[in-house]
This record gives sequence, C-alpha cells and structure tokens, in this order.
Amino acid sequence: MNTLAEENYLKAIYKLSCAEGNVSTNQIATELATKASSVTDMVRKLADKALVNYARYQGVSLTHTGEKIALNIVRRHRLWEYFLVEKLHFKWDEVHDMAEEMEHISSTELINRLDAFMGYPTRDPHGDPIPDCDGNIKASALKPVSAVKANTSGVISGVGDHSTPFLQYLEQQKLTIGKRVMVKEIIGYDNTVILEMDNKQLHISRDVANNILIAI
Amino acid sequence: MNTLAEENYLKAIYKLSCAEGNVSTNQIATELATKASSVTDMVRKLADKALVNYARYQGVSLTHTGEKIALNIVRRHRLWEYFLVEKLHFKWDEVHDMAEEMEHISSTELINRLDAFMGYPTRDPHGDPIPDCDGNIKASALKPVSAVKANTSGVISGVGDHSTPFLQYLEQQKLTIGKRVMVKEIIGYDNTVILEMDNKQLHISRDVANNILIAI
DNA sequence: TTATTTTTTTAGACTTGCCTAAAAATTACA
DNA sequence: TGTAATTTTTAGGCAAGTCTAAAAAAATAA
Ligand SMILES: [Mn+2]
Ligand SMILES: [Mn+2]
Ligand SMILES: [Mn+2]
Ligand SMILES: [Mn+2]
Repeated sequence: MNTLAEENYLKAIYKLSCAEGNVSTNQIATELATKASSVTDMVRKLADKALVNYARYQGVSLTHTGEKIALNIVRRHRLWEYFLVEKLHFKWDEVHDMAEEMEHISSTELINRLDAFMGYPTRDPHGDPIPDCDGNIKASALKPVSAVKANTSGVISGVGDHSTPFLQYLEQQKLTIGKRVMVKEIIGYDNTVILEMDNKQLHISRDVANNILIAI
Repeated sequence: MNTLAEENYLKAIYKLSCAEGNVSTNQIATELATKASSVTDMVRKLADKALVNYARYQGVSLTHTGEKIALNIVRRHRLWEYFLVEKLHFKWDEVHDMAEEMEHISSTELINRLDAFMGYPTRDPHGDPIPDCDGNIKASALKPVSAVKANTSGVISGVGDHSTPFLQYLEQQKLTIGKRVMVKEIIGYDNTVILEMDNKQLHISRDVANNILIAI
C-alpha cells in the first residue's frame, strides 16, 4: 500500500490534472502547502513506483495505475463526506477536513459497504461525482455562472471552492446545490453577476460567480 | 495533538496497566510488536509531554492526562467497531484492524455525533465497555469461565482475546455475547472445562476457557 | 554473596518526509 | 538574441520513528 503522504500527492496531482494536462512542481507545492523541493523528492518516489510519469523540468502526470489509486482516494473522500452530511448531519462546510483524514482508511470492503449502506450516492455534498468501485466517474459538464450568456438559466450543481467561508456564504445566500438560478446580467465594470433566484435578484462578485457551477 | 505512534503507545500502556500497575518496557514492546529500544525512546518522549510517569528501569504508568487521552482512543476504537458491526454488518471477528485505523480520526465532534447516531451504545461487539465522552468507563467485573466453581452459571459478556481465529471459533460454537452458560466441571488433568449451554454439553480447552468472560 | 541470566538502556544508524539555500535549467522580455 | 526573472532541481540537514548491537542495571540462581 501507499503512505498517507503518497496518497495526498496522488490526489493533488489528480485534481490539478483535471484542469490541465501536465502538472508543474510549483502547482503541487501550492496545492499541498509544501515546498517545491519536497515535491521533487516525492514525485521521484512516485515515478519509481510507476504511479506518475516524470522527467526533470517537464512536470508530471498520473500513470494508469496512479490514476486508479487517485480515483479510489477521491471515492473514499466523497463517500465519507456524504456520510458525515447525510447520517451525522454535519453541514457541507464542516466536512472537508474530517474527510481528509478518513479518506486514508484503507479497507476496500469497508468503503464498499459504506457505499451500500448509504444507497450508492452518485454525488457528494458539494455536487462532485463519486467514482464507483471500479473507478468510473461521470465527468460533469458544469459551467461557472460567470461564463454563461445573460438570460441563461441553470441548476446549481457544484462549487469550485470548497473552503468553509465560501460554502457558508453560499448557504447564507441560499445558493445551494439543486437551486435553479438565472443569470440576468454580467456588469462589465467589475464582472459582478446579477442572478435571479426565487423571483428575487441577487448580486454576486466575480470571485463568487467563478465558483458557482451550474448545469444548463 | 498526538501522533499516530504516540496514540498507539498510550493505548497499549492503558491496556497493559488495566491488568497490572506499572508496565514494563518489554510488555509494551510485545504488545506493539516492536523492539524494547524503540519503546524506551518513545516512553521518554511521552514522559517529556507529561503523559506517562517514567524513571529508568522502573517501568511506566499513565498520568491523569495520559489516561484521559488513552480512554478517548479506546472510546473511538469501540464506537467504530460498533458502527462496523451494527451498521455495516461486519462480523465481530472482522472489525479490529479497521477500527485500529479509524480510532485515529481526530475530530471529537465526529465521534460524539457517531455515538448519538448509534444511540449511545455502552458495549462494543466484543462486550467491552465504551467510555462516555467524559472518559467515564464501567469497570466490568467479569470472570473467565476457567476461574469459577463447578455448577456456576453466567452470561458470556466479554472475551479476553480479540484475534480473528479465536472469535471465529466462538462464533462457530455459538459461544457469543449474551449466551447463558453453566460451568459443569473443570477436569483436573488438563483444565478442560465442560460447559452446558442450551441443554447441550460442550468441552473447551484451558486456553479457550481463560478467554471467555462471564457475568455471574 | 558471587555468578549468570534477563531486562533495559545507550549508541549509532537507517528511512520517510520535510526544510533552506544554492545551483541549474527554463521562460520571459527588452 | 542576450539578460533577467522564474521555476525546478540539487545539496545538505533535521525530526520522527524504527532497528541492531553493545553496555549497564536488575533479577535470579548457585
Ligand atoms: Mn488526506
Ligand atoms: Mn466534496
Ligand atoms: Mn491504532
Ligand atoms: Mn473490541
């Protein structure tokens, strides 16, 4: 099996390579709040174990095996988040750090039974898809509300930022998963987005708009 | 907070000091399947943190703080075992290793909600008492069936060995928690114990008898 | 009480994962 | 294209936790 540190690196590389192709040393360092030199060390070790493709100065990508493992960690993370919200009644902004620890519990049988116990959920509390036990994951075609044309309507289906303050703000504004919103206007001056929801209008900043993902 | 290794040492010391007072270096080494020299190192560190009382060659005991922490780890271990058996339908011989990992999940709020979710169980699947959130634990006055007089009747309420083979053997013989048994006779020759259960007689070895605990 | 055995501690070393500082490679840009 | 800025790697070191081998202390036996 892989160490806790290795698992965290694989998950970070997976997350970063969803956005772009090859992942840079500095990106990984930022994501894991560590130093570039530490990343170089670890990436070499992962390359020795054939979990990533790596050549000096070229960045890194997951091998097939590495991606399988990463998807498994993501599966565990999201299933535990679902458990914490649905069974233990935590709020969606409270569960990330706990799941960050729980995702490293190694038993596959445990996670499969947890999955069954909860009725095979397909999305975590933040709208992210949960990979099945074979590592299959639905790529969701979501768009930030900042990236759609005026008068486009859609359902909030995900968030681009999982931080507690951001999620609490959304909660407070009732901008939660499943809500239907209409983008009324995007102000040219500072990219403020005017949303309509429940027949009320709501102004949100560019940063917030970038991190609310809707299915159209 | 304490590291995973520190937590495992504290739990081991707690377990050993329930049987006797001061715990020896070698006892800890055996319990944790490590070497005496490693134990000396760690015990020093725990003494520096004021979690154990230690003087060279004198063995070790938990301080009040150390015992509180140990009880908390025991609480987490037993609550997760209960969860695995009652909610995920694992068998009592399958859960120990998983709980060994899960007991290190640090959130107190999580464990308290888990406790509530399961209805505040008082005993784990092996009959061991679960400390409450303040660290109070019921000392159970159980006796091995090897230590009672002939014609004593009692209810199986705990086990002295948590290993998979032993628990599977008990399961197979239907010698499970809650069953009422009567000690009919202890054979002098090899301490075989003759039990009566459900109006049937059953011979068990000295080793097995030492590890079946009954409430009289 | 002395000698032997056992237990415990010390000394020194190794791995993992991380760090800082300096060197090397790459990229940006004037 | 050549210089400057940025990124990445290397070099060297540190803390945690473990190990083996040897020394010291304690317990046991003669
Ligand atoms: Mn993690
Ligand atoms: Mn999530
Ligand atoms: Mn443990
Ligand atoms: Mn147990």
